[in-house]
Amino acid sequence: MDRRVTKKDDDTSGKERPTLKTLAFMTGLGVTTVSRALKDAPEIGAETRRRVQLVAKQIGYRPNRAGVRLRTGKTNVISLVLDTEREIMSFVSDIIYGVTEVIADTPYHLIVTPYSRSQDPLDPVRYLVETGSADGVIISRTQPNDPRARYMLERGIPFATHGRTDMGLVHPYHDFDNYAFAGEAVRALAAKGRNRLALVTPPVGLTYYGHTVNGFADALSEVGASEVPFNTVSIDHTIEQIRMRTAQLMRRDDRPDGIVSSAAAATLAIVAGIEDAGLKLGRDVDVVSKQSSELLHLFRRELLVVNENFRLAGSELARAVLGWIGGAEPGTLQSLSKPSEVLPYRG
Amino acid sequence: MDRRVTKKDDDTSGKERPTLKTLAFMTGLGVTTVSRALKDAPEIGAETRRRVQLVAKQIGYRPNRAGVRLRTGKTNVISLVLDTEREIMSFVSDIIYGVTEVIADTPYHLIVTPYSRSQDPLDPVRYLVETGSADGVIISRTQPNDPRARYMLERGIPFATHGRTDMGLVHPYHDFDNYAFAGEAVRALAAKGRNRLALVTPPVGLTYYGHTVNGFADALSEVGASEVPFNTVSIDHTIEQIRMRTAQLMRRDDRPDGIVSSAAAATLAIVAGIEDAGLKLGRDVDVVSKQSSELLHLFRRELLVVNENFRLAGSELARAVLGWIGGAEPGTLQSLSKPSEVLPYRG
DNA sequence: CCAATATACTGAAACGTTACAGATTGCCAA
DNA sequence: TTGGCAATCTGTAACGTTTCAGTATATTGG
Repeated sequence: MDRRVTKKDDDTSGKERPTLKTLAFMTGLGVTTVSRALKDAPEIGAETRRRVQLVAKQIGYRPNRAGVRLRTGKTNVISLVLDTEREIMSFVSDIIYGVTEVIADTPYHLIVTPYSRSQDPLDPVRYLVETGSADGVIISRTQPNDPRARYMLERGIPFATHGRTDMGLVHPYHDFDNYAFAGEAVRALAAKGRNRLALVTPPVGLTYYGHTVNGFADALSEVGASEVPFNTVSIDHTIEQIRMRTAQLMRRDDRPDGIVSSAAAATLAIVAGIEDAGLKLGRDVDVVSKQSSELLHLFRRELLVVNENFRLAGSELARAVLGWIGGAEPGTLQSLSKPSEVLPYRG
Repeated sequence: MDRRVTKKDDDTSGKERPTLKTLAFMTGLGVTTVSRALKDAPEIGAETRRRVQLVAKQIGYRPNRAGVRLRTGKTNVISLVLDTEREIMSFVSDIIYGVTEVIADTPYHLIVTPYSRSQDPLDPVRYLVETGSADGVIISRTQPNDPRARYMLERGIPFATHGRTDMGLVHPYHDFDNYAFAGEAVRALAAKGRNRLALVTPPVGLTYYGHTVNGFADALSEVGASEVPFNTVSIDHTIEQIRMRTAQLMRRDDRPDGIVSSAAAATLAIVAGIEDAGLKLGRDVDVVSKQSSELLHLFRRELLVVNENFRLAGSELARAVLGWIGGAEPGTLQSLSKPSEVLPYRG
């Protein structure tokens, strides 16, 4: 299956996609000159440069990605690596849109590289690096000691992590300040007179688990409240598990009067559990929850919410990777997003 | 920036990624032979074939995508084209996972091609086709007379649509039977004694708008219920708009006693609007809603739900596109997914 | 006026792959 | 023995791009 039409050499025809050769023929120059003129090389005369660029624009020339990639190794691809089973839904959607927003006016494409619970999270990253499938990688579910980040640093491939690491290594990241979130949540609950608080944590093992737990603990002692341990669930658990265990917890004598939840879906289950136990949100217990879309207040007005913007995260991560690819210092490509205030329902 | 190391010709070295040349050197054969041996060409001796494949596996040879693409035009890419502003969140997430599930053990990569409200939806498709960026395309938000489908049919590029068209043209699709959904919803409401029903429709202009409206209308006359027109909103409207207009509707004397909603997020707003008007779900009015994740029953137990599986849609769409690429008849690559029963809350 | 040098451009080679058109060998029928 | 042919294998060219190592022409300095 050879795609060639008939032509042997120069294409004066009209239908085929224009290449450098087409441009060379049209301008009467060599392909080398055309190639350089298009990238503003200094050794090309100013007028020639303009002329070539004009013609290129007129006929809608676009460099052939395969040609560039084969010759230079540059893929013009950013890969987003996702856990297909545990990633938060709105996270996937929003982060993709955030990334595409940033790369929209660049030659970059976004490819989604999935992996599942059963695989080593390093697998997809190794694949990308070994096959040279991407110029930059974005990973999530970052761990304090993250083998993927370490691996990519060793191999020298630009990447950015959603969430920080804690390995003494410098790399671009974007993170939400979960320490601050947990602290604000605790203070908001304390302000409502709640002083026996439970925390539904992020997945154990991820960096922001630690941040959240620490923010929670520090604020507890700051406001003089006590913790009701609730370590049997995290937001990675199923709705049913969270619901059931919350109900169990709320039936105990020493039940909490305030709960902090790290994810919106978990919050739905928590509230269901609370109500299963015959208690009423806002009266017997208050709940502060992170959310990434403004839906929780439709669910129960009594909820207190803090917003996390995943689309922003996507944009920041894309900017970071592109920055690194462009030669910026990894250390300058780190950002931390502050939580909003704790918001009650308003009209 | 030339990536070459030092070598001029044969690479007996170890570090570089193996190519056909590496394999040729190791096996003592020519690159042509190696190339054909790897794709089980009949004119290669059986033993040679096995030998080459063994060595290839041992050293972890993987064809260079840029080489293949440049030579053959085959990209091994499927592109998913998404509206970055109006697509349902869980749709994006689930459909991506559904697609990646199917292409996981193929050489295909998934790229996400976004477009926004301000652009012509044809733009991204045109880009993909003109630049030959993908072997297959998946589009959503399908219209009865869809210029994108027409364009791709003309250009002969394999694609599949989420939702059907109605142009008398044959192409692969996957669709949810929204006619049946609306009908089931109406019948379920009628069974609860509701007979003044309103419909919150899909976006006007999309094919499944028509299906839904027809299913609704046909079932209405079947059960002898009447319609309360509610054409001022669709599920594309904002939460606030839907909520406000639902509240307005529910304050009228001729308010409906049953509502059918085509999307979960809209349902949250509808319920909020109902309650804004001082009415109670399950007593004054019943609501049947489609949902794609099992969350609505946590929201209000009184809701009646019908499940739509977007992950399945993603898988089916991927299978359809791959099938077409593989030479199957487009007409055989169409599937319609039946709605679940209308489900009340249970325990 | 000549040589040196800067300016503007160019052909060939290479990236890894596949298709085409041979090339080599062994075997069989005539 | 020879011609033919099947079975295997191979070199070359081409896909579109960029880089290297030039070449040709004009400009400058002495």
